[in-house]
Amino acid sequence: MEEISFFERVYEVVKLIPYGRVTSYGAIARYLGTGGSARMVGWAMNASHSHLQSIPAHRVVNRNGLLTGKQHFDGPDVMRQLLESEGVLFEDDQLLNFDILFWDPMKELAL
DNA sequence: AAGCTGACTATGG
DNA sequence: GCCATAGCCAGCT
Repeated sequence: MEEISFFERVYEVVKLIPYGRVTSYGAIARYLGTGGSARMVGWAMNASHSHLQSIPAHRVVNRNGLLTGKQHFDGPDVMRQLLESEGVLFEDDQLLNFDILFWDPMKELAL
């Protein structure tokens, strides 16, 4: 009985991302078992507006640590600002220390 | 109901 | 190392 949609599963994972850490769309997709459908994760973020709670979508970046989804926030720099406020450093839109900050749900949650 | 869309990723040239 | 192509699949029109 799946009363929750795919989107809501994405939200659950995104909400579990620790402060100051990031993950990728593909990582979430794999954790949810949808394999290569990383697009759906991003698509879920796009629909996160319909979710009642606030989703820390700024902690989800693409596999390069690039802020590809920034245009979907209130402003083109909101996503970077949010992450910087969490102590994350950038070089333009490229996230620094991405390999260190990366939080893999499959690795962190699947115990 | 059938087709388009997309905040991705991997691969090949 | 950059550009083009293809696979992916759930939601929206």
